Amino acid sequence: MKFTPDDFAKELKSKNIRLSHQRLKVLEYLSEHKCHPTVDQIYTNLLKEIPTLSKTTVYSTLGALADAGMVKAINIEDNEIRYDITVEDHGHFKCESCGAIYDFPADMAHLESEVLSGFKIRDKNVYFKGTCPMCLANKN
Amino acid sequence: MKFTPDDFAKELKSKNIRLSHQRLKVLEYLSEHKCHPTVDQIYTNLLKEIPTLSKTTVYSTLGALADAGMVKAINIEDNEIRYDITVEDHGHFKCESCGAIYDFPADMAHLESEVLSGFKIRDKNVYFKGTCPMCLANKN
DNA sequence: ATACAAAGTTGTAATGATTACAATATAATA
DNA sequence: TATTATATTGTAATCATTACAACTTTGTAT
Repeated sequence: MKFTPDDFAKELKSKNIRLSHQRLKVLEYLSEHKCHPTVDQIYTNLLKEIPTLSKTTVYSTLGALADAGMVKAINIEDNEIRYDITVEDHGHFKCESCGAIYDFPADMAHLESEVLSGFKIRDKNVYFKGTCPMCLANKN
Repeated sequence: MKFTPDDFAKELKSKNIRLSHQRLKVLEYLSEHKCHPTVDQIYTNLLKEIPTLSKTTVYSTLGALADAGMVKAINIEDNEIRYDITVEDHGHFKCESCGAIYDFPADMAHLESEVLSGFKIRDKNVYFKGTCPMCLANKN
């Protein structure tokens, strides 16, 4: 709940992205659902508010927002893209039992090896997988 | 060329994975091509040696080898799985210009946050994207 | 306010990687 | 060598994502 629609509108304008109802709603959804939703989850939920919404729009909107650096695509699974409105560097942990994705602080700067000197780094991702404490407890 | 077919055979046996010509060839291919090939690349190239090879076999073989920890799946792109025979922790950098994937040392232990205490971590991935030195040079 | 051009949205159809499945073949074991 | 479990194969299905053309909306200048 950090942002109001007005904040989003200003940020879109500052990045030269046109304002549209759909884009605002996608941003609003992501800011209210920081559980790293899939494209389909975003689409299905917004459909209740925007009955004419097309999934193509959701894809293109998320692509445009990601290009502008306003959201971040998460490819922790190979069969679906998820999106995160938190663009500051952090790691993602996916519980293979319940499917939940957890954020954790990750010192990305520390990862930069001298092997990458001369490389232009545009995007950094840290993905861990395993079992979360809740699922570990349920097994016993 | 670190491994001979015999080495692979022993490792498969020790992990209770049945020996097959296809599995040995997939392992051999990965050990000779450390460029992180896609499933399709592995399939297409092995087809020359094994004309009856099925892509389903390549998928199931890679899945079994990955489950056994003998190879590692790389999901740096959302539209294709790549495989790496180097299973020791390291980071991957994908050049968005030429598509090449580079390895780099990554201190994964340093990434473990206290936020993840109580989590069972089974798999760690570090994916960077950007432009490699060669492509940066070619732009000028 | 109105009109225009550029860009966004929509719906449908195509793409392409991955998986499901049933028949056949092979590997491990007795 | 026979038996049984498992692997391989080929085809068809699945499903996320993209391509595309028609229509709508936005931003801007008149």
